[in-house]
Amino acid sequence: MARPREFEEEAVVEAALTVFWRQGYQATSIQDLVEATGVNRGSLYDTFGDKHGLFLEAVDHYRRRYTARRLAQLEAPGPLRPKLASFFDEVIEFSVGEGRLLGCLMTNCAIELAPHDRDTAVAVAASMGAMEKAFHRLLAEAQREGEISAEKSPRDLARFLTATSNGLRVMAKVSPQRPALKSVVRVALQALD
Amino acid sequence: MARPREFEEEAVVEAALTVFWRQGYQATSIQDLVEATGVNRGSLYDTFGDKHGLFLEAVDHYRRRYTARRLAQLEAPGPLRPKLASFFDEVIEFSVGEGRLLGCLMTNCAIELAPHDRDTAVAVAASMGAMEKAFHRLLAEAQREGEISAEKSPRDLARFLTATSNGLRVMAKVSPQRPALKSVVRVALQALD
DNA sequence: CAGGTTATGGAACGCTCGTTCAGGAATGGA
DNA sequence: TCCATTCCTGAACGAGCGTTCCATAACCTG
Repeated sequence: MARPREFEEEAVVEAALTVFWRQGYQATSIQDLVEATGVNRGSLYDTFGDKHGLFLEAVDHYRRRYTARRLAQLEAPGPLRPKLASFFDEVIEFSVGEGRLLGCLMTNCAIELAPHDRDTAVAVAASMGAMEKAFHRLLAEAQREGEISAEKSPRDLARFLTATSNGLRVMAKVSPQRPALKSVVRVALQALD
Repeated sequence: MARPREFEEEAVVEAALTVFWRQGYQATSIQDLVEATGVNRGSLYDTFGDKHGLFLEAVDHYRRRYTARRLAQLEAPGPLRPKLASFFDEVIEFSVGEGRLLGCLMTNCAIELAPHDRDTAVAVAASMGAMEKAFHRLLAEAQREGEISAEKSPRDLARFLTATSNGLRVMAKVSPQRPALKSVVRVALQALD
């Protein structure tokens, strides 16, 4: 039919994601995106509509690429506590590792954009809902197996763990020290007992 | 000597604070600040240097006006658990009340600015450090009084409560529902037992 | 190979940004 | 009253923003 694309849409979204992730939405200019993706302004606009559209694509990409993968680990079979421990270990490693200090894109969005952008708010709420749901399934199952007391509320615990995850992300941005973050997890997991 | 100011610096900082608080740093323009404060651009620059300077003043104002006051309540005499409960109740009320959805300026800054602005990072770290310190004092005292087990680490608990506070703030931005937030606090406070 | 179609590249748009500056207005001290 | 000083006002700056547009290049189909 005609001239084909010289770039893969997925790869461009990935590149844009890293920029948004590092800098936030407002602080990222189209020029930044052009340079990071290697794709011309015009092509970006043809493909994604505008900056906001590209951002939403990046958010969705993040969900598929990072959030979903991590939640899938929770769904794997195995005892509750080790699974939660390694989940939070990864959150910590992800927050302080590689000198990136990026935090979680969803947490970042929740603060910067969600209050003023409905699309983002929906995406963030969905993401956090998914995390809470994954925790809930895990906890309910563990409760059936007798791993946690029958008096506990899986719902409340799931919400608590979700909040803890976000709290870790914020704390990691300010003082990214593994021992301190790990101690937070240690205390938090005592809530299961 | 000469013509006196027509505005109170404190009141201007307060007005600027509410704008930064609601919109974030990047999304706030000088024009927004001019309109919110009622002070001319030139006067703002004469008084505060630049946007960043005014922002730092606002952050400091926030610390004196909000953070310090709340932490002072923690320092008041009385049993541990009720004091923590009412502290977190206030955090929740402050997060969801008045339809504001502002969250905590420090939490917001930690996400949006601290990673890229050293001045802000220092201010935020100090603020969170102060909160952790207040918790720590409270917990150590309570431990001496036998209100919590001698096996607990006041340091770890203090960090945990600080993280919980931040987690609440993030969660409140996405799903500002009192019952859910209160359940998080309920679970979190079980970590003291 | 020619024709139709689509992507590319880069200039340019209007706008708003943070910031500056000159000149008039208002004040307190002499 | 007059001067020195400070503040206020509003226009203007260059830079960068997100976005648009069009000529050109590249490709597939027939």
